Amino acid sequence: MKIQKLKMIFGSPGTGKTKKCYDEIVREAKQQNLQPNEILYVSFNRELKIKAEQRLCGMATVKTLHSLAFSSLNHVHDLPEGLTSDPDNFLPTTEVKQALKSLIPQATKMQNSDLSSALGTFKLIVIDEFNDFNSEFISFIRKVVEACADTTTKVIIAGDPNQRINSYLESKQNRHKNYFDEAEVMFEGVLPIETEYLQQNYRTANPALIGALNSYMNRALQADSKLQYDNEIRDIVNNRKPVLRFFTDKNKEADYVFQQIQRLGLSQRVLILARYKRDLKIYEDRIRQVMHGNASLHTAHAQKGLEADYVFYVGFQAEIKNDADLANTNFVGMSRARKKLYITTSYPKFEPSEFFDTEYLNVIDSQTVVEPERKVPAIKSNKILTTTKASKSCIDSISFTIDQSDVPFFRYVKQNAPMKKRFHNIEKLEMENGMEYSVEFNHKHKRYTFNFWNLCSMKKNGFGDEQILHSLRNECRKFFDCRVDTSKFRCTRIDLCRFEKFSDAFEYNSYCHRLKNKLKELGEYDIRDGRAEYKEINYGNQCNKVNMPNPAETTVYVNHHKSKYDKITFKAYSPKNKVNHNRIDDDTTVKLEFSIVGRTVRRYDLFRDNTDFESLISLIQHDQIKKKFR
DNA sequence: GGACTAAACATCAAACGGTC
DNA sequence: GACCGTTTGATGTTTAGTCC
Repeated sequence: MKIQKLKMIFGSPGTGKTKKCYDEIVREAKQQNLQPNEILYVSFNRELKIKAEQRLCGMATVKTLHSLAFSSLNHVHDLPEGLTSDPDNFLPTTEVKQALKSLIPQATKMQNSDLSSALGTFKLIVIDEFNDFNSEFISFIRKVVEACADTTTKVIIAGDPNQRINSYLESKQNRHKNYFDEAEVMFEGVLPIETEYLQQNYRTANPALIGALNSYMNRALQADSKLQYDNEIRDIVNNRKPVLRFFTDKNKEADYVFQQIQRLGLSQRVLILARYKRDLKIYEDRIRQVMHGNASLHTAHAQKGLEADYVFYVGFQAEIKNDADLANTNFVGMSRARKKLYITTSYPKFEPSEFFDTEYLNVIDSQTVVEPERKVPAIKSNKILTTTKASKSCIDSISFTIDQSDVPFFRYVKQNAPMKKRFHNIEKLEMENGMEYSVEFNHKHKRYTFNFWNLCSMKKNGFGDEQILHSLRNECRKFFDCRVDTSKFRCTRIDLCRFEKFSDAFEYNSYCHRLKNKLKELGEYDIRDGRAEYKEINYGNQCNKVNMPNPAETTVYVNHHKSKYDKITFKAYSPKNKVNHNRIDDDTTVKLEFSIVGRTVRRYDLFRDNTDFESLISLIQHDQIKKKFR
């Protein structure tokens, strides 16, 4: 009678999956008197292969899956072009890497009988870290299991579905697949399956830590109860509870981590882990100076099986909904601790109880609000002024900018596909009153810009200019969880507007001429582009030629002598539904726009009545618009 | 696979200089 | 003054490579 079966070993971090694999090898070797060439241990990569070889002391043949595919294809003389030796034994060049890509798919296509004969001598095949293999590799593993169906070979597969952090290597449709949940279906009918769950955590004896990890598995990962640790959770000591601490910025977070490390004593073995390399940069130089090699930095992906007495998992992120790997990556990072775990973050705050049972956790919130939010009255409606004449000049649109160095964390700004701007990723957001505004991140200059428009409606609702500025700054602040001082948002552009009624084109033209002459009189400015004048007089000229949406548009560019980019722009245009290609109709309301970009300005008597103009100018001066706009 | 970056490449319109 | 072609600097798009 043939003894053949597939054994699946499931277990969370620290439950000894790999040790169990080694034990099985020792047991089977003794029982069946197996030789090293009859036992195959498949590791995920070369690094783990070396570790396994050291641990197994020559008891088994150790290979990566690529190496196994190579030897199988070599057995039937069907190797991919350009590949002549075992990929475990050399560092591949670019050409060989290309050949390696086709290695696994080609091996998957092998005839069962060929693969069976290639695997011929093996009586026991152990595949560890099953969670790290993607669907392409798993197809090959299935093929290997099938090839063993008619032999006496026993197959052992070990892994943990919650440690699957490489799903970005998968195609989109497979990204959310959990191969462990499907494992029994996948191998059904191929071999009889025996499943074993390992639930005792041998890595840590800290009950609070086990409790915290169990609650994370339960709440964030919705893991099978059979994967949770069954260690007895009692006698919880308060100062051994994992610490979850929120910070306003990365520097403060790093300060805290080093302070704790020094408190623990420099002889302790410490790991600092994060999801991204960018979150570890801040630690790189300091760790060399302080720790003399007793602490190391790794990303959760790169740590592979590491553990330490004290683990600092920094840059914890909570937005797991649209990120298949994030929740698992957090778990892998947090489960490396033997004695105590510190979780820190300066990313957006989250509700701890969504992830942990707070009974097992010490939560400290250092994300104090920098400045209390100023109360501004709610905006009642969002009616946009069109034909109604505003009584005063008012702010129409505003831009605020803030440097990345002035914000506590990098908040990703989504790319807006229709706008097709790669360097200026723009995200459209909505205020509580339904008014839209946009946020863009300029990668070149590393700064965020907030743009608000159609603000005439706020004026109509009785808002003063100062109120408008404050409420918009508060809106910007909300984008960073209210952790930025409002004064850090520099106002870089203000468009003022007012609505004027002109009875005919003559009056309109004459107004534009007066505007132009006034600017000439001032002398401080220089109208460099003479043709701009033609635009306003001769609608049919360049305006049509360059396909301007509205031929009635008048633009006068005025450049300051000293700096090219300190410019004042005047625009006058009629509302879209009133466009006439040759002249302005009687009773057309024209919107006048006055932009001030990057500088403080003097008051000029440019509008017919300027009742509110002075206060606006003083406001702008108050904002101290910086000259450096580029 | 997708987020991210830098560099190459493409496009736009102001500025300029010339002609009629 | 009106017009028009070329130059030029700024800005937008594509692409290839890195990283997890």
